[in-house]
Amino acid sequence: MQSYSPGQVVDKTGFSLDTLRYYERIGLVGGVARTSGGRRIFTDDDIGWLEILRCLRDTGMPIARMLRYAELARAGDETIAERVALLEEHDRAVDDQVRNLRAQQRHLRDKIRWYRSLSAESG
Amino acid sequence: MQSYSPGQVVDKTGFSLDTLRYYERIGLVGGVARTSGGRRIFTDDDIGWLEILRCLRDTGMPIARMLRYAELARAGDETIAERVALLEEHDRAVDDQVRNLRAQQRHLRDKIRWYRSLSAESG
DNA sequence: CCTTGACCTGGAGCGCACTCCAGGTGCGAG
DNA sequence: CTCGCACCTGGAGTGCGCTCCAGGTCAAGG
Repeated sequence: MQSYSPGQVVDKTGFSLDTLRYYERIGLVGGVARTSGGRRIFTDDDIGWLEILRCLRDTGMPIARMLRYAELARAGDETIAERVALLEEHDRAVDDQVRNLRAQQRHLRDKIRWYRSLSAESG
Repeated sequence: MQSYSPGQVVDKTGFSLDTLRYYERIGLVGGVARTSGGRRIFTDDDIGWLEILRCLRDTGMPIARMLRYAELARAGDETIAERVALLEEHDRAVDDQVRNLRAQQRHLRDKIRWYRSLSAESG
């Protein structure tokens, strides 16, 4: 099994070192191994978990909610249904986000067209 | 021409009264009329401007950028091309946002499917 | 052995976009 | 005239998600 230094994890996940430490501090990432000297050693599992966090973060899930998900994940297999429910609810939230974005984008484009019609008149 | 009290504007735009005052303070909204007693009176034009702000805000434009747009709008007709350029750039940013959201949503859905396949195995 | 650069900790600080507060005023209804 | 609610101001406070800092440690290369 591969293992990764903090710097390698920064490169692989795109999280800053400070963010990785922050996530560990608040309990969003747990059980990261250490060398005898105290340095973090990340495994492929850790990377996988961080990639899930990135996905949730980039789709706008608040940290409090990610924390809830992390808690469920730590609790074991009996929480799988609840985890799925949480992710599905979030999936719907993402749909809403996209819909709202598209709706506002239509207004934005109307405005752009309106400006263009102005220039057409006066030009 | 219609005019609106602050409370009516809150209802029509969805901005809080504090946000309206904040926007005026920082110069995002300007030229709002007052009664002799100092109360704000909004016009249809003001409402229109606030609706643009809502559109830009809801599509993630930072306030600094909205401020730039407001500045251009105040400057008069010679800035129309620049305003269009700004809005078009933002339109592309919204496209990017939607694309990223959709890409991450695919990962999210993969994860949900993966959980489902787990339950199918053990159930 | 020494250097140097990546890494460690706890805690303070930051940027954004509001949001709340204290203390005071305007004005329509009764 | 008075009540009460909507509104006013300047300024402080909030919540989120990091980000930075001081001061120290570890470990690979020369």
